Amino acid sequence: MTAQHGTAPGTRRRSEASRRAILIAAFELVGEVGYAKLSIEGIAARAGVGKQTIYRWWPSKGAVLFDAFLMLSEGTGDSPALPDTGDLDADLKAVLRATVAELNDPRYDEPMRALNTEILHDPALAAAYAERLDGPMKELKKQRLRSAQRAGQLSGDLDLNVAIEMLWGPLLNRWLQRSGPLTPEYADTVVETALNGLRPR
Amino acid sequence: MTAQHGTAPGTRRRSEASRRAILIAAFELVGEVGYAKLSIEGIAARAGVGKQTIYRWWPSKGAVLFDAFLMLSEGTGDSPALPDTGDLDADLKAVLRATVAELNDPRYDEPMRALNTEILHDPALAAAYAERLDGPMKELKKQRLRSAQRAGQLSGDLDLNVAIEMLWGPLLNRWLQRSGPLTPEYADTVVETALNGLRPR
Amino acid sequence: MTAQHGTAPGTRRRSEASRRAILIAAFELVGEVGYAKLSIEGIAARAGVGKQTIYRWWPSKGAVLFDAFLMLSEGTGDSPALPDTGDLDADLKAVLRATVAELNDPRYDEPMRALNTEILHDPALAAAYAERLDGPMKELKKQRLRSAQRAGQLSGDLDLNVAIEMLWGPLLNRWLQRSGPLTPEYADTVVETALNGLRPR
Amino acid sequence: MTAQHGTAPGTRRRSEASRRAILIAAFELVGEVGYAKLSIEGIAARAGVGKQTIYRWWPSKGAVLFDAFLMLSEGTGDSPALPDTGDLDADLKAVLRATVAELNDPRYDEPMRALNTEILHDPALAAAYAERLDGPMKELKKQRLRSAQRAGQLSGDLDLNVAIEMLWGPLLNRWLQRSGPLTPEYADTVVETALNGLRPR
DNA sequence: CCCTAACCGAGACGGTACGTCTAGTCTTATG
DNA sequence: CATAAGACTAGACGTACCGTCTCGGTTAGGG
Repeated sequence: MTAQHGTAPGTRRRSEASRRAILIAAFELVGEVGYAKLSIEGIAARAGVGKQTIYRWWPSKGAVLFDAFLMLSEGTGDSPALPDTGDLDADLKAVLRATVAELNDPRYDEPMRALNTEILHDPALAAAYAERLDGPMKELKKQRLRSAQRAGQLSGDLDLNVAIEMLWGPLLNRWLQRSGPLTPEYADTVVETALNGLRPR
Repeated sequence: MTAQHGTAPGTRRRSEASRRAILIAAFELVGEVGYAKLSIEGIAARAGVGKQTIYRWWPSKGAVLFDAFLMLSEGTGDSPALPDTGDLDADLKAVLRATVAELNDPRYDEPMRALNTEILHDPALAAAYAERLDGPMKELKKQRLRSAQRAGQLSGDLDLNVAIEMLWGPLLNRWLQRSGPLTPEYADTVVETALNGLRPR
Repeated sequence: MTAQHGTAPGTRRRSEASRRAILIAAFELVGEVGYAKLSIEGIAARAGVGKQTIYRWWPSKGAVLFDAFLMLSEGTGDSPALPDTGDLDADLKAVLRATVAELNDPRYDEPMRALNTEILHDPALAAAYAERLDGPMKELKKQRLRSAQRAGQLSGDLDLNVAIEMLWGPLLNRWLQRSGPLTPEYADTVVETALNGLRPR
Repeated sequence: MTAQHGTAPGTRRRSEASRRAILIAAFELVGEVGYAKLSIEGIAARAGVGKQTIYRWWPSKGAVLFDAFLMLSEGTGDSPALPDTGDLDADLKAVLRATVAELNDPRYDEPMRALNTEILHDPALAAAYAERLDGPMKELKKQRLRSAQRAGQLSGDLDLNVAIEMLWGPLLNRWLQRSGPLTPEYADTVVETALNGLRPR
């Protein structure tokens, strides 16, 4: 996977400057011109790089985009943990509201749609995404849910992966398919509904 | 909307034979060569049609694909209603298992991914999808849930749109991002977790 | 041959404007940037034409160049006959001096070298050259020599092709290989030497 | 000139093995893949040499080719003199027939065409060719013609350069432009015509 | 029942981008 | 310090499609 997406550290004499210029150019361009008009030629030109340098190190446009996201996520001082005030309901609402805000942020909307487009058609990229980009964040979510589980706020036999998908799935789907307004209130509703279930209590 | 996606019935002297050939060619080709290699030229060639005939009636490749799906869904004897045995849990599991089966069907996988790719980047198409393709199915789902609500099996103040997203969102997300195995058992787990909620009961 | 080099008159719906623009651009460019830097892309750009329009109608860069020359030679009101004053020696000197002048003309030097480069490596193009470009001129030369033969100024059993090569071969060789100065005086010397032979008289 | 074409003897620490490998590779490759597909990269790869080693010592592809020919011609035990039986006619026919045979030899045809291509566009290379490759052979020809001149078989006031061009020019031209069959009989005809002249005797 | 306008297939057109190839330069490590 | 190796910027190659634009040839009403 690593080598497949061009981040191999063992490769000799690879230009780090070119690598960074390419990833930055790719991220900027996809935000400016959109996914449909993103081209390898455009990335190379913006980065001041020969096309071959891209083709040499990445197997596809999607792989470049993926590495661009990876670079950004590593650049970010990833919040070491999700908030844990003891109030599960409030904490989850805060986190899902943050997710909603990010999905609505035009700076991230187009690039993330582009990445999802590639993931949609490239299983290898999907696996890389699950492992390298989504994985760390998912681990943080699990931590918070485990903590709630220990506090007796969640079922003991709950599959945390399912719980996460129950909370974030509706949001992501609304975002991807634009099937409804993606508001903070919606985030709250999802949290409440997921925690309490559809049945009457 | 109608005119925008080439299904205008009032248009004069349009060749129905060409229209059908184009939609069939589009659907078949996307399954054979994949979304990335699907081209208007290819569709025209396969359909035995001039390129202009496509450009005249559809604004984009996605619109053709959309109409191809529409034709198929209309061809299908639309199930008039979802099963309603009175056992909400069992009925939902049956329906979600059917959804899982369809998503895993290789005949529908690639075309549906292609359509989702277009929806991802084209709000107009997303709206058309919500209204014409997803809408009717969503109405059936709502019917079944309303029936359960009347029977006191679901909260009275439940937003049915949210309920539907809580049930189908996790499935669609797993399918789109390939973030986990999409099995009948998973469908069951989602139904149970959604109905009962994440909290201990 | 005709069809092979894009001059086919029967081809339907070919753009004559594009054809002319390409040939003119090719001829001008080869004179400006030289043969080594002449590129299909450059010709297309200069002609305001898509690359495919060149690739559609010509099999090679050399074929374009050839047609460019053909267009020019047809544009020229080709002198209907070589001078025939009765004085063979003087007439030949005049014609060979004209050849020398043309070979020394910088406007024709580079394009003609380019064409010869292509001919050097492409037998089909060489045949086209012999037939379409060199052929008509050669026929005029033969006419003049036949007239001299009738007047008893040339051997009756002389092979006119050989005679022509004896007269023009030395000039062309000096020009191609730059093996010596190409002056009017040299033209005179060649005529005299060829007519009288190397042996003492 | 010397330095310009990479034969500098004074250069320090130059690898003779690499030099030879490059020249041999260049000669072999031009015969195998043709002039159009001959590349510096190809030569370097075949010779097992870095590209820089070629760029360091030769200014152009043509210069490499030239040196390759030079190496071969020096390898040949240079015929010390042309045949001189006293029969000028027979001797010249023998020599021109040998030239014809060489020009028709497929082992030399492609490489010589390649060299001529470069000469066509590079005056410096043309001068080097005239001096180093063609020069020695031309001197031998002049020797034979001088001998004939002394024997009264050639005009006393004949310019020997012109005589040589009169004899070899037609051959070279037919070869370069493929303007006619290049046979031993043609060589004979050229000799006879050149010696006797075009006029009736 | 013919006329004529819209639609049809075909495909050439000016373009953009593809992914590959080579030019010529520069860097690294090896002997 | 020249070398083999090969990454680098640059840009042409020849191909595939894009979306637009004629071309003639049907084809279906409205006169």
